[in-house]
This record gives sequence, structure tokens and C-alpha cells, in this order.
Amino acid sequence: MMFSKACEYGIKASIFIALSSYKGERVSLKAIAKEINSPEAFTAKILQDLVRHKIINSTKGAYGGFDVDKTSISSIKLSHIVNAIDGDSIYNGCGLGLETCDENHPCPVHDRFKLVRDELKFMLEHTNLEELALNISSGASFLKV
Amino acid sequence: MMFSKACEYGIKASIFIALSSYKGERVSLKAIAKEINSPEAFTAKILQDLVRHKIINSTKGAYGGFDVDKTSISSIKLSHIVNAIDGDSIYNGCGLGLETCDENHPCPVHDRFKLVRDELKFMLEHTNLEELALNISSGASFLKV
DNA sequence: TTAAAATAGGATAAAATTATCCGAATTAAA
DNA sequence: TTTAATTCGGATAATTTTATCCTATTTTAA
Repeated sequence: MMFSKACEYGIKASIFIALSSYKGERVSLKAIAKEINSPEAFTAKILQDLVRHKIINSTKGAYGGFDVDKTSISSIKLSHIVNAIDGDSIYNGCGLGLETCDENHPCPVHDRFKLVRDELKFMLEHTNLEELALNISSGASFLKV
Repeated sequence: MMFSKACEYGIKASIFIALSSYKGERVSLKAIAKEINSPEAFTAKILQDLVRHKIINSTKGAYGGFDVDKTSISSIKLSHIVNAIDGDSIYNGCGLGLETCDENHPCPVHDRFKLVRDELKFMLEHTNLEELALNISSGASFLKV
């Protein structure tokens, strides 16, 4: 509704990987896709993206898989994930698609949009993987239906 | 960034039609597309949609075009336009794409997302075509670069 | 009545996003 | 050293969104 599918999968996958990493376990693509109910091959592409952006680690070969440094889980923000996958459109894009849209040359909804976007931005920059993972393990929230 | 292209065009077109309607003029598809810098044929589809949803009126034939009842301009909210074009995904969709996501079975970002979405929803439901059109005519905002 | 100017709408095409397939490379265990 | 389990990455396909084209229909003016 606000993120691309790729981003949705990326966020959910990251949460699950964080959960496993707390337990000291690596998880395979297959396990991730199953847990978050996503298409395997497509999810692989997204994970590769996150690896390239150094948000998660991957280990090839048997007993390989994905993990994330325990110590960095609390400092990985949703904004990092969204940015790695969808780029910075959230920060720069105009609500009505104008090439340039700023205080000097605003689109009709510029100010109104700014309020909403700033709230979204704040949320993304202040929500970290740790809190999200904890809510999953406590059963307060869910990664799939 | 948050709306589809179709929605962006639909909003901009509606504002321009409102502006013309204040002057008692109908505007042609061609004039609209030029003014908002949008592809003509695609814009036509979107306008048809808005006509079907009775948000704007169309008149066929020579000297025809699009207009909107002067008296209803102030009561047409952005939410009406967005809803006509993109449906109600803004109101119902889960931020992480879960089929069902509610208080009883929330996705990991449910609460945080709700804040942002409620603000967006409020904005869409409290912004009407009149204010937007006035800001264009006063030169405070722009429909294109 | 005819011609010109419009919108309506169906059929397609192009582009972007989402999804799949498969072989290559890597790694650990047997 | 071989085999199985993995990720990586390129090619391709399916789907959705965006965009175009063309004909039909409507309307006004000449």
C-alpha cells in the first residue's frame, strides 16, 4: 500500500533473520520464504540486495544461510532496509510526481504531504529491527497470516 | 511516491478542471494534458473514471470537454479522487501486505503504520479541490515544472 | 446536411514490477 | 574427494501499470 512488494518481503525477512540470529542460528532462503510466505526466488534477489548493502550477511554452501550481527540488530532501522530496496524516493519524491517540488516551487499538496511524509520518515528512522523481532517472539505480532 | 501515476494525474487534472469551472469554462482533454504535463490518452482513461464516479462532468462533441459543478468544488475531497482511481487500499491495506492485519493479528509495523496512515487519511479527507485550486490561481503552487 | 471538434471505449503496446528457472560457485560433512 | 546443501547471478517469463492507437459516437456550427 505504501511500499513495494520487494520492500515488504525485505522487511519481513530481516525481522525473521534477526530472530534467528538472536538464537545464534543462520537461516536458509527456503526457511525464510516459508516463514514470511513469499516467493523463494524473488526473495533471494531481495536478500542479495540487503547483503550488498551490508544490512545482513550471507554464507554460501552447506549449512550456510543468512544472519545479522547480534550487536547491530538494534541499530538497523526500517529506513535502512527501505532505502536499500526502494531507494530514497520516500525522502525526495513529490506527492504529485513533479520533477522538482520544493518550498520555492511546490506542488498543490506539498505542505500537506510533507506532514505525512515526515511522520513516515520519522517512523522509519526510529523503528529498529530489535523491537520488531521482540514483538514477534512475544507473540504480539505476526509475519504471516 | 505514495500514489499511482494515475492518481497523480487524476488529482492534478481535477484541480485544473476546477480552476476552469470557476471561470465558467469547460476544458478539453488536450488542454488538460498540456497543463498538467501528462500523456493525453492515459489521462483520458483517468478522466473517464472520474466521470463514472460522478466527480467531474464531461460533455461530448464540439465545444465539449470537462467541468465540475461550481457549487461542489469545495466539497470534493482528495479522498474522493484517490478512492475513485486507486480504490480503498489506503484504508484497508496492511503495510507489510498481510492478507488480514488487525488489532487481533497485527503485522510487525501495524501500530506504527496506523499513525502514518491515519494522518494521510485525515489529510485526504480534509483537503478539498477549492483550496488547492485557489493556491494555484494565487501562484502559491504549481501543476507542473 | 455536412464537417469539425470532442469524449468514449476497445485493442494493443511499452515499461516496470514481480516472479521463476537454471547453471555456477562455494562450503561443509561424509 | 565426492556429494549435498547452499547462495549468486544471469536469463526469462508473468503480471501489473502506464501509455498509445484507432474507431465510434456525440455535438455544434457553418
